[in-house]
Amino acid sequence: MDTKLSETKIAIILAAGELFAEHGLEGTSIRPIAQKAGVNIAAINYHFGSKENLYTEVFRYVLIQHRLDKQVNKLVEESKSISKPDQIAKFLYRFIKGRVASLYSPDKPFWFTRFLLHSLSEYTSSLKAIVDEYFFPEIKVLIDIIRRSDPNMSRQKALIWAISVHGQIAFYGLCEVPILMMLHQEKYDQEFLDAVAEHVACSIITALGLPQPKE
Amino acid sequence: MDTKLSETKIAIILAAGELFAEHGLEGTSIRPIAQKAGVNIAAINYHFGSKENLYTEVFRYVLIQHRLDKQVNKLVEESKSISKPDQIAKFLYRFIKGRVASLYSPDKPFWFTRFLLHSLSEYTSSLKAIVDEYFFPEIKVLIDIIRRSDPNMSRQKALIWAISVHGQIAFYGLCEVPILMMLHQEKYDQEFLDAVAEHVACSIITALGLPQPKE
DNA sequence: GTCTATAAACCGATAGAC
DNA sequence: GTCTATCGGTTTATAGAC
Repeated sequence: MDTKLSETKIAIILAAGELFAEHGLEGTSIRPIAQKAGVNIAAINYHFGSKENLYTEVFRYVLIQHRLDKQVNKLVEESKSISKPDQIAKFLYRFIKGRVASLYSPDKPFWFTRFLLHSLSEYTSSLKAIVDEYFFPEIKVLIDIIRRSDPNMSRQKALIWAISVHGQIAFYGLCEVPILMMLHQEKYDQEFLDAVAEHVACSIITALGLPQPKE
Repeated sequence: MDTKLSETKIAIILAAGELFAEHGLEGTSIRPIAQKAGVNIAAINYHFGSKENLYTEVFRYVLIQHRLDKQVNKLVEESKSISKPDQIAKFLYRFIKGRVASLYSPDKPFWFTRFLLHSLSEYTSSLKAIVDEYFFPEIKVLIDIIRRSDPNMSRQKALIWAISVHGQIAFYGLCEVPILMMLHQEKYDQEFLDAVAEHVACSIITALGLPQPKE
């Protein structure tokens, strides 16, 4: 992706992202994208070459926007120097709180999370890049910190722990409509999201046999 | 759905299910369905009226096939008479083991689970029926049993527990490809699935403060 | 860089023969 | 109940004017 995007490209990416998030790659036509972005369909093929390329560019855009307001690298850096159980527990607590806040915070385009999560479950030519650039690093951080709580734990066991954490969090995005139907709500409110993050963090810390952080 | 399906209808449902599971409702055309089923596209509209109707019929077919080899109602019946912590723990253990086995057992069409899980995350006219007939009952069993472990627990808190269990299990279907890429495997083997079920069951039992079942 | 016009293929659905 | 043929509309992509 270009380091600097033109206004037209951004308009197309924003329009496409919203529609891809709702209908997937195969379910979205470039005609509605062009209309939403206020450009001609020829402009999309001029700027991106094909629908699949546009999909990949939307992914990279979302990833960059996500990374900016988060502190993944900071957390990874932090995690290198910790080893004591209470430090690990505190790290996990903050990591999970941050993940939920980042994915479900209302102050970013509502389609970001849906696009990101669904890009992991749709067969596209971008899937390998999406796994390498998003899923894998996301899981890796957790595997590393969890294995530090028990150095004898196998890699596969730690992977299952990590998937459990991400699975719980991602499920609220992947099955948002059914869950909201059960909650009788229009959207997740902050109180609910806090309860979810607290639950996921505390239950894994307990299950790992770590001490609950005081905060 | 008719109580008795003709051979042609079943052939169409099986072909459609496989393609819907992979490409979703919007991403699947009726032409490949007809080809795979060995019938003409006119036959699909004759038997099902429309693509959306066919999608709903596929859902009901999968649900019935799933229900036959499971014992959900039996488990619900059982759960009514239990209240002691060790009984609840044992019930949860068996429920989760059964859920993982049912969703990921290799002796049923491989697309069943993918179809079922993705039908929960795609916006279709069948979504309300899918939530009512599949998602809601599935969650309800867990809410009831979990609240029995702590009668003071709020409904919302119990819902979060239930979603965590289903989220962990469903994630292996929803993000099957990325997870298999991390495992460097072609498909989940039985040993891995056993480890997953054991993990989900034991970690929730621990987190709920229940005694681990002996078996 | 953006447009109009259009190519070439595909879509869901149906009419009508058998 | 299954077929062929086809309707009317849509799809992605491109050629060429400006």
